[in-house]
Amino acid sequence: MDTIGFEAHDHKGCVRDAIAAVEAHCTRHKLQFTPVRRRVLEILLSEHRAMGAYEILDTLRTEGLGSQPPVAYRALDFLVTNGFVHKIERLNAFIACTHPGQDHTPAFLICRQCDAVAEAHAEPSKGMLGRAAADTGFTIEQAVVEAMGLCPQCRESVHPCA
Amino acid sequence: MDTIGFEAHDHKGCVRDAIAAVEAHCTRHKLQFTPVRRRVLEILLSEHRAMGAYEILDTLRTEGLGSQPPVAYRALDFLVTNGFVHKIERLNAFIACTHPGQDHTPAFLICRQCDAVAEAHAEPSKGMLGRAAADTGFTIEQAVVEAMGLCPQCRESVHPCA
DNA sequence: CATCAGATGTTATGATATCACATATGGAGA
DNA sequence: TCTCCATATGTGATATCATAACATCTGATG
Repeated sequence: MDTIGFEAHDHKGCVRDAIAAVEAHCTRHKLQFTPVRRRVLEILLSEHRAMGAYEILDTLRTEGLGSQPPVAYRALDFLVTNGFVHKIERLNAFIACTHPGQDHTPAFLICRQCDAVAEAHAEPSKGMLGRAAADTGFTIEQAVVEAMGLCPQCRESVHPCA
Repeated sequence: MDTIGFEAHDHKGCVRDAIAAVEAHCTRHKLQFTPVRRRVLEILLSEHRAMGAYEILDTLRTEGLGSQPPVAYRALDFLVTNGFVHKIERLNAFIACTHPGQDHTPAFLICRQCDAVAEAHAEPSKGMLGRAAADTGFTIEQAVVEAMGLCPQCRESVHPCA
């Protein structure tokens, strides 16, 4: 299954593996996985949640890795462009990809209560959206799919009657 | 068909009809369709494109209907909440709904070249997203579906070789 | 070792959105 | 009618998100 965001898991391992995967991908594609870029990805992987650019920047600042917004935004731009991090448009925030390197169209399940975000897999070219695009001659290059709602935990706490 | 955004149409008529539909809906549901709210909707309907809040505010300002951001944002909030206007997260912009009053989950086709936006219809509960949500126990309340790409016209102009 | 592309540092500013509080308006009930 | 209250609006200030512009550095390449 793709959706892993609402379950416990081996966190240290997932951070380590993701960094290794990105490192390998960068080497293979001659991309510069610089200290700032690596650190931003590490922060997002460790926190395992959607974070704003300025929140990330705060951490960088305490570590002497850059203190001005462009530093964070440039690193994020690199990571997003290469598919290692996704932007959650709805939250103006960023989250580490759960399977970096693989070509995919992410979809997100966002809890409005606790802000937890789970990454799932969308296939926008199939389904109604793809059909509508085909009908009108629109060429889809990229898609944002974000569902808002309640995660299992918060759903419980909202219904204490059970 | 739902997707009408890339084709010519009777524009005056569509503005008039939409306003009438919203007016009726507000009367039926005891909602206040005030001058500012009406004017913001008219602007969006007339322009028939995604507009930023401050761009709308500029127009209001010249008409003496309010000059501070909260005026525009409050009207937009009302219109979005009641489904008369949709927010395009990807553009931080707003667009009038093409079939107001009806309960629906909109999806958008956004041209990256000319910024034209077409509204289509999504059914997020079906398909992979709905399945992923069901699998994890996530309850979808609302969804953002936005496809970026090239509209038919811009696709032509990018490929002049044909 | 000259050059150049790409990355980073830094100042300033632009763009989007909300808070907080004052004021107005219109309907329900005393 | 008058009071109360919910809802809407006016306004100044500020929070939050993002980029422009330009200087500097560093490492690869010819």
